[in-house]
Amino acid sequence: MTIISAPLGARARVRAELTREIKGVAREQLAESGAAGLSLRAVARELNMASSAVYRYFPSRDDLLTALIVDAYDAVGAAAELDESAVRRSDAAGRWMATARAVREWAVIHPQEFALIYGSPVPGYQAPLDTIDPASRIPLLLLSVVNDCAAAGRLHDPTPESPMPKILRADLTTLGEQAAPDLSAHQVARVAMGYVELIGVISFELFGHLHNVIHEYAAHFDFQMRRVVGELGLRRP
Amino acid sequence: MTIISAPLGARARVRAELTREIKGVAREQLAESGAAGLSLRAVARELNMASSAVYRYFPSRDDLLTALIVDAYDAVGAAAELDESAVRRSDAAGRWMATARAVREWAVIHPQEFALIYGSPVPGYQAPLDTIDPASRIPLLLLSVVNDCAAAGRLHDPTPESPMPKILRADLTTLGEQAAPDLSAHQVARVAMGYVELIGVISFELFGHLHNVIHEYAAHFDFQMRRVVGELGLRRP
DNA sequence: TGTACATCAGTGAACGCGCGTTCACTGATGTAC
DNA sequence: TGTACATCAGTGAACGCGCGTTCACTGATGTAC
Repeated sequence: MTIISAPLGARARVRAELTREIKGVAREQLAESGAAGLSLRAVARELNMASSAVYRYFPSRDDLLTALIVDAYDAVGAAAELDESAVRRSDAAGRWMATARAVREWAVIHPQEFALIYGSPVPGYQAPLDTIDPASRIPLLLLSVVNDCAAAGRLHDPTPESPMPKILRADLTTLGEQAAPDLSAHQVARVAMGYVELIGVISFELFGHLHNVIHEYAAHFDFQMRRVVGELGLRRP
Repeated sequence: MTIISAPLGARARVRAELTREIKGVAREQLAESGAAGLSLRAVARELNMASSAVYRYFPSRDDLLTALIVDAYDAVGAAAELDESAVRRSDAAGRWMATARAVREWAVIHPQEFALIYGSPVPGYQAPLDTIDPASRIPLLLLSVVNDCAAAGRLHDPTPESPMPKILRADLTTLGEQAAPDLSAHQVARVAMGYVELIGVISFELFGHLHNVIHEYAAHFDFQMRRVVGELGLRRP
């Protein structure tokens, strides 16, 4: 995210700092009232500046929102990458679990930011192309974990698969081409499902669908993710 | 939803009709601008009535929102129950698939209503108890499909399971007690995961996370759900 | 069957609020010679 | 090193808008005798 290239002048440094501060305050407001309630005026008020001054930093409310979305994707991606990198490379199951747990922990601490990126889209807001790369960090990480396992010849194929329609095979092959060249289309599909399960269980927890049903969220999450690991064939089932 | 008990007088009939109309217009607004953009004044304008008149029907904006949420849960629940009931009782896999497809089809037609119930919660809005029963229709239906299969002795246990913590077993046992007495805690957990996958895949599709990755949404959904059916043990894998 | 009264639906004005965005402006900071 | 000029950050007022909710009111519809 923060790219320090040329040594910045005093003006540029102050500008970068205030940009950060604006995003910080905006994140706090997000945590209180959600994406729809994010207001440039409220942010300006909090920073004791004229509301028009914010326009020197973000040309519109939507641009501020985009910056928050990109930051959120990058934050959860970086957190996951960090925890995953600490696990022994050959321990594929451990790497998947570390990634999954890191995502959940980040989400529990930053529920509104999680909702911003994985919840219902803000109506009328169109995500620009800048969000694609940051949004890909988690899925790419998951793919690489499973791909490493397959490349080492340690990936078990747990259950026979139902036949896959050609059109779908094409999409999944394209998806795996760069990031996971050692996986079959079926295996890529399984990773996609694992990703859906990861985000899905967290969404259910945060959005209240497990309320009064599951009481030990972390235990439930771990249990379900362990099953995903088994179904992926990352360890002998 | 619509409970016709005593024969209604003319006044009561008109009242019920206008209540329906208000909700209908509100649903249209929802489809355009999302839950956060739902406005009592805009609804009143559309119906050519004073904004204050709406208060004769819904005491506040939040109450209108609650009514929409309850209606949405009931609509998707009824659609799923209808399609599921058309499948031969002994065909557990078919019943699950019919339920899943009905939910997806409803969601594709009513994306904003889907987002209302399964997306990020409206900030500051607290769901009242009236939403619990309608929200349970889909999960109860899924449980009953798998339970029928188990009761008939046709449920396969596909893969050995990882051990389940006691606290989690307690939650899942309680969950299954009423609706699925023939299922083990592990099997209930698998149904829960299947439910998460069902809603998760639809959310990914509707919220844009599969954009430019999967092109044939229906084929992808069917493929993934067929795999869920296999993992549930509803048919020989 | 007719009348008196209570109930209810709907009106229109008002309160008090917040929002995004624009614009002409004032000063302060940087830059080129 | 000093000066003239350009760049930029920040101001404050304004535009035009929409919102939820309340309140005293007018009529019309139902109800009890």
